[in-house]
Amino acid sequence: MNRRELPIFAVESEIVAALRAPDQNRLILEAPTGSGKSTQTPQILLDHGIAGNGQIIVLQPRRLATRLLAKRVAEERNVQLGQEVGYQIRLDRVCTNSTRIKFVTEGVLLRQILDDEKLPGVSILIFDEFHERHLYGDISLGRAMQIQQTLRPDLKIVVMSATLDTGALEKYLAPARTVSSAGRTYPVEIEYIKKNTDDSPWDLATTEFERIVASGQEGDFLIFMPGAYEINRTIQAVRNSHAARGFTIMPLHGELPPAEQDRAVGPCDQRKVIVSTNVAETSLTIQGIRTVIDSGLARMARFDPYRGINTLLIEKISRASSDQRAGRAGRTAPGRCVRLWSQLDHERRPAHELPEVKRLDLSEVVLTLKASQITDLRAFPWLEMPEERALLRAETLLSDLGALDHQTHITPIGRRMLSFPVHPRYARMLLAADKAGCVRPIALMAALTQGRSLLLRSEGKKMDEMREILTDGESVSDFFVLVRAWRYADKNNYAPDACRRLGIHGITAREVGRLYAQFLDIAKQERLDLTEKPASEETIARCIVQGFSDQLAVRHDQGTLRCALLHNRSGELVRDSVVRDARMFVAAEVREIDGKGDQLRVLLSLATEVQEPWLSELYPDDFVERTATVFDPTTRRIVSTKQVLFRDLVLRQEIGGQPNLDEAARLLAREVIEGRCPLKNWDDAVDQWILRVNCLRQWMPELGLPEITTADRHAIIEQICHGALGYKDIKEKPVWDVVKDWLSHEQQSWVDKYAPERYPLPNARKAKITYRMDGAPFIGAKIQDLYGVDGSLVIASGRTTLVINVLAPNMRPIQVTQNLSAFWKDSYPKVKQELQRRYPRHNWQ
DNA sequence: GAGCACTGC
Repeated sequence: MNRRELPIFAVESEIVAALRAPDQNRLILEAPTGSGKSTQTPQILLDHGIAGNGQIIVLQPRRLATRLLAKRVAEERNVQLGQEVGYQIRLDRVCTNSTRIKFVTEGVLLRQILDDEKLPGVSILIFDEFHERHLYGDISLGRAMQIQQTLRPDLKIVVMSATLDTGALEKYLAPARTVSSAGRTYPVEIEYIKKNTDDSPWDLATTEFERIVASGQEGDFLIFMPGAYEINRTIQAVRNSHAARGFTIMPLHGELPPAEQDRAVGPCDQRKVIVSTNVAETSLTIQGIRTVIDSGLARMARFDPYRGINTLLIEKISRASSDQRAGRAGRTAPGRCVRLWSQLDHERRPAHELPEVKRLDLSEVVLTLKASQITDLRAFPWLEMPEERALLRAETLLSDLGALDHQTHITPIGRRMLSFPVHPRYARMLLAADKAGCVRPIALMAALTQGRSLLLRSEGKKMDEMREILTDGESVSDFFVLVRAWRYADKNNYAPDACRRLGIHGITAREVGRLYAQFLDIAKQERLDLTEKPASEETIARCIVQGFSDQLAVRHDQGTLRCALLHNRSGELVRDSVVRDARMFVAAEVREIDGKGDQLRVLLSLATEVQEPWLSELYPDDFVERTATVFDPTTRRIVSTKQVLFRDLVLRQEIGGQPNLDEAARLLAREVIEGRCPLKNWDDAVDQWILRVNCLRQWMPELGLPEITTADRHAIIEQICHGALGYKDIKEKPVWDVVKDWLSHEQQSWVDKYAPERYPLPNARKAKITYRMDGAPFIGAKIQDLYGVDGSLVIASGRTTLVINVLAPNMRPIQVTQNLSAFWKDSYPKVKQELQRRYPRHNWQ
């Protein structure tokens, strides 16, 4: 096909006109997949002389796309890659000074801006796939805007986006022109399931797969699932289906060995069912897909700035993301997409995913901005302002690492840290390693934590054997397991077979090697001490501590993997950690995931054992000693302890001395309130009593009853607990006296009179009244008990009418009413006719 | 279910 037939050329003159004049320097280009925007826009600008003599930089979110686009454009222009058209990604630079169109990844541009913010030689910056809203893309655009407004008014900025929602962007970039182009894809017919169900996504997907196969649909299937576990369940379920005959069913996710990924993406003799994670949403294109079945779920990374914990939880995807997934069915021919959620659910989902700037740990970009004299982060032109809490969290961490002064200005250490393209924690470890004489091993460890996990984890038994080999001998850190694995891979030249045998991801190992070399290069430039000398595991472990002292964990109960973390957090150590016998360690990874059922689990991994003396040497001012009264959960008793704390984490404690009784009551009350130590005598009647008081207070304000708030309730429980030193002392303790004492005797008599526990009925039965916070109190009464009652039942001097649940002899509700007259007149005759037949032995009047 | 989506310097 002639490239000039691509849809983007329909707007060629508009693009050129938008940027032609010297004072027109911002363009938003809205063009969907298949429009040719990524390959053609830079060429259009170059060929019309918009770039003058300067360079056009095209920003891409992914390395693979960066390389392939550059190659494509070079071919189209008949030039050698690296001359007129080139690219640069991490560790791979194919361009020269004469390169006019340069494709780069987001991190490369951010580094380039950091090196020289005047961006010499660059005339146009094109931000491609900007709707993905990656962190570095957002920051680079903000910096580019600042630079254009100050140093480089001639710099032209083009933002390309595939989605129609450009409103916020237009405002941000104003004054800017917006140009829209059509795409070239086939229509995809979208179906929803009727109603959300509790069925598992794999069962739902299998049912829909069977239905669509039965309808005679042609072509291959792509099923989206949130992760490897769900993918495996889906594959099992589909394989067991009769409809799977003639299909090859394959998983696709990032952790799969490359050969298996290629197999899923490549051609196949049979029809295919590919069950995939989000890799297939943006990063990979698969030919021949005609049907998409979408679970509507994805594992989403977020950083919780309140706890300083990374979470990876299964969430519903946005509408934009589900459209992107559906689009995968329309690349080669018209397709269809089944969404495993209801249309109602769909309408309630957010339009877009939250951008990364609102979701991720900001410490690295904050340090980058501080290095560019942006001391006031709140004044930076954010497209979307991050949460204040996330900024504060980043500033605090950077201060703790010594990179910021008073949380504001970058320090010389901070500047040196920034020369290493890693998270500031690892950069700080490298500087610590310089002093300790172990830069090489720490650089390797930093390299090992970037990107994909080095060790494959999905092969069960084989994994255990592999671990045995890798964890051979004493070790104080899980980092050393990774180091051993990498050294093995390196020694074997990353040979795939050798790597696979030990469960090592060969490609990742090779990548780690390149990163390691890069870090050593930088270390050399920064004049770090690189002399090869033997460093003990302890020396290295001390450096690791300096990157993660805020993630110190202590195990008070050696029998479990549960740990207390600094800053009132808790978690569990992963079970294959080599430090599983250690009492104290730092975790380089703290991650919250979905556990069984609805439970969340905080997993601590990549742990390094810590000795208390190291902490006293490194952080002498962070130790506190105090005596405290605490609740011991194993004996359920209150004890007095002498504690030693590191910051706010109790490292050890000794029992002894007299507990403080007020403190004891407070602690016991907390156990009661949180349900761990229930009071036998605190039953429903007590809760009803409190509700009766609170309700009556509203109905008859003239009585001047006090409100019993949640805080009062806690105070009552605390009072019950007073004087006790253990659960044994309070378990059977009477509670009524204390509860009732909250009111005077007179007030108590009002409550009994106006908000009684029971309501007397004509046949001498007393119906129990149930009070509630939101709505009128109600009783339940059988028809027979209501004979002789007409109209309404009232309490509180007639201010409140009871709701009556009229019950059949089998206690099933027949009617809910506040007025029996209507019931007797309208409904009763019919009800009676029916019930009398079923319950002839009852009295019917 | 034993423990985890995807990128990027």
